[in-house]
Amino acid sequence: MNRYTEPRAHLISLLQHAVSLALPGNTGVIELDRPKQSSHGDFACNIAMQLAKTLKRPPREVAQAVIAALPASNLLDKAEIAGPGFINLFLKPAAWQSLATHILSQGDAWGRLDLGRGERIQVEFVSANPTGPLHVGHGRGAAFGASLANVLAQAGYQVHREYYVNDAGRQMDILALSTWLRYLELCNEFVPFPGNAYQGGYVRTMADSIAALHGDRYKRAAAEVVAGAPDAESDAEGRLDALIANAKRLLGADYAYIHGFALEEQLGDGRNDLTEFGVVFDTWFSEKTLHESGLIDRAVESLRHHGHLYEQDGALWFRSTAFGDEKDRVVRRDNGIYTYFAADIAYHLNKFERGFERVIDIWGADHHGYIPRVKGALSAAGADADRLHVALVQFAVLYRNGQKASMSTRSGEYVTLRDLRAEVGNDAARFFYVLRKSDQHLDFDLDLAKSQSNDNPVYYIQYAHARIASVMNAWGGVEADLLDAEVARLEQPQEIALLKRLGEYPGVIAIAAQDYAPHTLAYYLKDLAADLHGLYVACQFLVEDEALRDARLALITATRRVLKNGLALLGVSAPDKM
RNA sequence: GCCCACGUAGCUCAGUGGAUAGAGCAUUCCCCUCCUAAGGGAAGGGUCGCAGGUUCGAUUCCUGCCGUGGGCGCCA
Repeated sequence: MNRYTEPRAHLISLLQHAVSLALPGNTGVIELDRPKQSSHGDFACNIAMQLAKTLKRPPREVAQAVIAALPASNLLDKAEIAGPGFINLFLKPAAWQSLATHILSQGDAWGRLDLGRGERIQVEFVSANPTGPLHVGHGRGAAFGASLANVLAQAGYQVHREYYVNDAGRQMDILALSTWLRYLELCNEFVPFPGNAYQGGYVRTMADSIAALHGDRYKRAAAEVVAGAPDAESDAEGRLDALIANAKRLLGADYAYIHGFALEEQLGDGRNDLTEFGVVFDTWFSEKTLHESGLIDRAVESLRHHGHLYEQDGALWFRSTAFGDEKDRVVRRDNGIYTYFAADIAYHLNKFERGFERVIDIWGADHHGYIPRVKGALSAAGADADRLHVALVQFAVLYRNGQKASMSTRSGEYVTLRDLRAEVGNDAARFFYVLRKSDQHLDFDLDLAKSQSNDNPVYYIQYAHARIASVMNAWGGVEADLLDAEVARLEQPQEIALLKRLGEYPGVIAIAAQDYAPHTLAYYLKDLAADLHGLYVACQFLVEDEALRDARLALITATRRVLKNGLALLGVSAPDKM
């Protein structure tokens, strides 16, 4: 049986032992990094340079003392002093070889960590207003959030995925109004369609459905609809609000039907879209329920109780400047209606009340100015704002033949997530979205995402997986038999390189989880695929020598596992054939 | 004006308090009688925006400046 020992932890314990032996009383933090150059060993340690100052001895001399005190190890080949005082550590091949069968025996457990120790963590993402189809900007938030949630779960957190539904605000009223106006057109009641209402064709589609279902039940005279409204030239937003008020008055209880119909249609559409994209949620949390259940009243009352509210100009203000915000914010308007901010305070307090030890919000980067006031409000209400983490996602800009496609929901001219998925496929879309750090602008090259060539990193990685599947298929044996492979036969440089790469996987998961950086996993998979392709070209797997063959098959099967596992975390498929 | 990011090869971007800063594309050259050439190998290409500071050591941390993008509603 080939027992595997994690090299890094092993070396750290060796070094700690050596330091305490050679330099009693000195307890520096042992750090190991992976040198860029192979001539600098497999790991390098800077402890001698750290301790040299307090010891008042030359770093190289300290390094020599540490090396002399290193205990014997069956993994460590040699340790050298190098440069200003590095200790370069070279491992025996055996340190890596056993990884091949180890990963096979671990199965899906390889790469699963216990960093989170079961901590309950909520990831809230997408949370787009259900006022129209999701666009490519939402797509990035969806891909990032889903991948991050998967990575966190892999790292041992108990993850809860949530979508906050803005079903109570003015934007929803505008959508309901837009739908109704289109419906009135079908009833031959023509109100000039406001330029700042929702223009998209999906609004007409909803109007058609309502007309088909209910005839002219919701018909009202155009003159009544516009009665008393300011003209669009002088006050476009005021006109919109007046039309909404008229709609509510004229329709009475039926307004709720139009509103609810539009909400259900758009929310359902978004849910289907996301599900097809491999993005699923545990909870769809309704903003409306915050109003209805009195949670907002309670949240505001809490702020008042702590003495952080005041009234001015008929509105109720939160003194957020006392918590680092640049100006105070309104929580209840002079018309008595709570602001979105008030609902958000209640929502975040509710998140903590539900027992999440950490809450991650994924917002568009244009909301960054919103962070101080939300954190401030949480602190003001007596909650621990440090448990809220906000990850910002920059917009994605699509490029086709160097041409930009900008987007604006109201004008109805934008590229939808569905369009994007249809054009490049779910795999390419998911992968390209997380190929950049989330808080950086993303230039999404549609032509590249579609190309079936080695330029396309998605295909490159999937091809590595398919190649392995093809070899295993040609072999036709039983995978479990490879557990006893003689891994000591893996001596080629490409084999060792691949083994080392496989050994990095748990560390990559850890970094991706800790830094909220699933892109590191995407880059790792590219590197892993490159190592596999390099080995593929250099070595024949199905060779006469059965012991060698089985060792190599164990190695590539282990690679296949990691590729598949890593791709799954990113929501990308791992095909056996391409 | 204030706040937040970013500035690394011709292009798109990784990366790190350490030793000679990487990948893909693009350019030039080479490798299939063999498990998928959607692959591999080699070469060229850099004052890590500029200037100070902290440090044994800075592309990485801090400050200023320049440049780019975004944010600064009783919208959501």
